[in-house]
Amino acid sequence: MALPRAARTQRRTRIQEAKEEQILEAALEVFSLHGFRGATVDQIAEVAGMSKPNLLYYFRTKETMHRALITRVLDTWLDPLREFDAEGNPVSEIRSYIRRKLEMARDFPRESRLFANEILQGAPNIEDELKGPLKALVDEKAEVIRAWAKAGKIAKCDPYHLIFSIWSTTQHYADFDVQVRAVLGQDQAGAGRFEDAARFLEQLFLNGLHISEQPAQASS
Amino acid sequence: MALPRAARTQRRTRIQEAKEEQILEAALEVFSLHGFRGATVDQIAEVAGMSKPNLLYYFRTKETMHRALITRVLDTWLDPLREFDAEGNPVSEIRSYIRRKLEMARDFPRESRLFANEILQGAPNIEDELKGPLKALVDEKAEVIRAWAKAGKIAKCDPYHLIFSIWSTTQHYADFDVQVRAVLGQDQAGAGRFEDAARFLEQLFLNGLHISEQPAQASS
DNA sequence: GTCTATAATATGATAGAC
DNA sequence: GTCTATCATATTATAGAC
Repeated sequence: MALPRAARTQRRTRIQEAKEEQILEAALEVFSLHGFRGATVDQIAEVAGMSKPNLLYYFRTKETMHRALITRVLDTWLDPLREFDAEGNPVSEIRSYIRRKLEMARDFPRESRLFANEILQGAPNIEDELKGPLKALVDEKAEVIRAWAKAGKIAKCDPYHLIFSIWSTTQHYADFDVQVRAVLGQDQAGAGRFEDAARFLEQLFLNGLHISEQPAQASS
Repeated sequence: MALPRAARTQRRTRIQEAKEEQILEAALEVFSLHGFRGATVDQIAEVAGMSKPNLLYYFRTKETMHRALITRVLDTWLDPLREFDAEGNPVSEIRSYIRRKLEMARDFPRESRLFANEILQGAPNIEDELKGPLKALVDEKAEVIRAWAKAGKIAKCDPYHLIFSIWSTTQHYADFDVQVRAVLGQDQAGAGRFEDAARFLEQLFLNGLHISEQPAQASS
């Protein structure tokens, strides 16, 4: 009943897809915590609840698994930026971008850490994707921000560094979660920290860009 | 001529210290790029320019090396925050804190990545230090910020999240350097990117906290 | 498709000569 | 102190039975 491997890439049964999902779920858990080299197939198999040879039947190598995960995560990871709308209102666009990124950090911390591990270790597997699709998307959105600034809708600022700062501040709550919890202590480290972070970041970025929901006082 | 190991921790010759430095320098290079589990003693020995047994004569285990590095880095890593002065002017204190952190990201990216790797992978070796000395220092400085806000010198904001956002935005340029370079492209990714980042972050934080060097217009 | 067994290699650490 | 040789184990991956 085994399909030849070539065919499996074309059409897979539901069971096969479910197994592959199960494996990738486990792989995400392990890779996100230990990085590529630190993760072992043994661990992944154990988390996935199957034997190592069985796992390797679905993904021939550790690298195949990692590549599949990285590709998928990189794609969905950029969705919030794709939604960034040139026609929208700068205040609500920037605010909801921050909110979506923070929600992803809260709801998908493993994906964030997988990505962070990869970048941190020199991005050996995704350099092309960073320089290609990622750069293209950021270039496009940077142009939107620049146009807003030119039209006086937000303060003049470097749009690339604005995007970097939104990425870093929001992903911090996933990637450095252990440190955030340690510093905040048990009392403040509950789920409410995401609401606190959202409030703070909204204030920081909206004021930092001279955006105000009430029309600003004329001062010049 | 070999001193017993017990004595070496008490007093070391210059040659021994130099060797240990040489090893830690190599270890920093390798650990910062691959994390603890991903790094190999072989690699470290090669970078240090000595044989593996020779290296292991100075540091009996891989973990000893890692611990020595982490302890040292964590200590110097907090120096900029220690300099944060309650008696100083909020504008110049926050501005120079950002600048110092950004300079560290530029001049000591490996130290930043070593730390990031450790936190990202759950901080198995330094949880105590995070919950102890680090938390204590942050608590102290958060109180300073809170006092400034109470006195109306800066906008009211959550001081912990302010500190987190300064950490994350500045360290981003070390930890995610590969991504930053990929997005900026060859033209903008030169050394000048740190100046651009400094300008942007200064604007973001000083405006974001309603701090202005010129006295603000009365508007209420 | 899944298993047990195992090959092939990588890796942390040590033994013992010099 | 430094070396060569090597042990013990961990790890990726495969072979072959079922």
